[in-house]
Amino acid sequence: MSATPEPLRSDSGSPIRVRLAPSPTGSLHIGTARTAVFNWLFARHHGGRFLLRIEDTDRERSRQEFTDNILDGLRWLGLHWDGDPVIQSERIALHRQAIQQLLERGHAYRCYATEAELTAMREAQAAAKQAPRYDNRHRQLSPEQEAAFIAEGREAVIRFRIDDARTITWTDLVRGEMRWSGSDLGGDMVIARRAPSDRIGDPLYNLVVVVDDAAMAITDVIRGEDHIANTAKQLLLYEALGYPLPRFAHTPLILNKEGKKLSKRDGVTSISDFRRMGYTAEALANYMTLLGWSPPEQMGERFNLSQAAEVFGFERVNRAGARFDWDKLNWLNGQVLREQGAATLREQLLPLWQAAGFSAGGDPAWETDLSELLSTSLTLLADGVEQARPFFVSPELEQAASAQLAVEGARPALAALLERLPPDELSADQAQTLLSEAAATAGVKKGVVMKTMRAALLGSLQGPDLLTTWLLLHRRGIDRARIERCL
RNA sequence: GCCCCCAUCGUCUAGAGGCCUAGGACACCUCCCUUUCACGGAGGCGACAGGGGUUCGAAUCCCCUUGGGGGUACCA
Repeated sequence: MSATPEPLRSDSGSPIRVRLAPSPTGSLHIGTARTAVFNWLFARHHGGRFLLRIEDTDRERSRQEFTDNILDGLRWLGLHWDGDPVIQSERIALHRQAIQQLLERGHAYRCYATEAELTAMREAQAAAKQAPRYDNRHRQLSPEQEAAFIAEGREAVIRFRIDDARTITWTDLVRGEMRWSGSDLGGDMVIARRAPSDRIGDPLYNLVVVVDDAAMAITDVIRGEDHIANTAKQLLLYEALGYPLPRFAHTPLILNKEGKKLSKRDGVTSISDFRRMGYTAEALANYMTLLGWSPPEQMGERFNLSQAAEVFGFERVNRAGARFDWDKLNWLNGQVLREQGAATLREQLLPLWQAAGFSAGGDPAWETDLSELLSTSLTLLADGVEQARPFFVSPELEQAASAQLAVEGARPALAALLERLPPDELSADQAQTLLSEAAATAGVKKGVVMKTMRAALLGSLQGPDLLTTWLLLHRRGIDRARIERCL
């Protein structure tokens, strides 16, 4: 099973083009990553292209480090994109051109209402138990009125006309027939920030998305259901701008424990956090795919992205939001860690061991065997550090371990075993024999010797298989010292 | 407030009118394997929100109620 799916083929003939459009105002969020997964799977399934666009038009909040984090995260997850990412801020001239066109064709106009006026308007609406909306007050300003506002020193935003009588409909790939009334869109919408009226201010989200999606020839817009109202607005923009319409798919949201949209407030939500905690990309991608999409039953729930891509389709995407469940992610991660084999596990563990100051003196075979031994008890990669510790560093004796050493016959058994412990190679058979002989010599049951050995070697009564543990420690010649210090 | 969406075990889900005394996965419990833990194996507990229709027959279709979620920016 390949851990990292291959990149999309960019020379494919498929007309499908999808995109992920993250805004670099934070680290790659799991919700964004899940949207990326669905986009990637859809593109891959159809042999289409998966494009990336960095939506950095909010200059106040956008930061390069977040862009880097997002790109890194996507690469780590194996969600490779086609071509270079489109940087939205570099395309402002095109956005302004579109706004200019809208202005010229009468689809948009300048609104001089001040922040204070708008606030007063909304308060009045709230008091009258009405839905907050812009009342289109400057829709039909005469040249004289405009001149007066300008003379007053007022600046203007640019608004796009939304006809209250319109009904907007589309066929959503996930939800089917969708219908939205123009009157529920909140009045004429702002598409450019406030600026002197001889200029066009910073273009805003809904406008910019439409211009760029059209320019990138996106055929399928796949995004979270929190964008549904935006889709209605954007459809109107497509129409006014004369662009061909893409299809839309609104995926369910990832919910927190309380059933609300998962947000940064919910603790660990960014991909880099999961990575740091020791989750594998494969398990995380597997889990994100399962959140809202279900594989055909015979496929099972453990799969990689390439396998999912073969059968992916929106018919199997759920409409209801899905709660994030750590238990299931943990289970998947353990599965992945075990499946991939000891050699791979060792490669992943080695840097963590080095960071913890653990060294086996450069014995790859020993390290691999240790990885194999620990693999069944790992949930997170990071668990492999603490669990490996007693194999590198002499452990403190836990209370239960000390108690075990105090058991009648325990120390004599240990002493007897130590006496016969070979200085060089030790086989599993020999070790078994040693255990039995020590038990006989000390007049205790073999189980007592095993428990005592475990206490002496690991400082604990719990841990991985005793024989394998012992053999591993013996290979590094540190079993003798551990036994001696207990006598 | 208004608009939109959603509704099957604790959680993620299968189910597209009879195959459902509702299947799977995680979690939980029991047992087996194992002189520990874990892994693994075998069982178990556990759900169609409520009410009306439609139909010979409804988890599946329609309506209402209830509940939950999303949206309602000169953010994206």
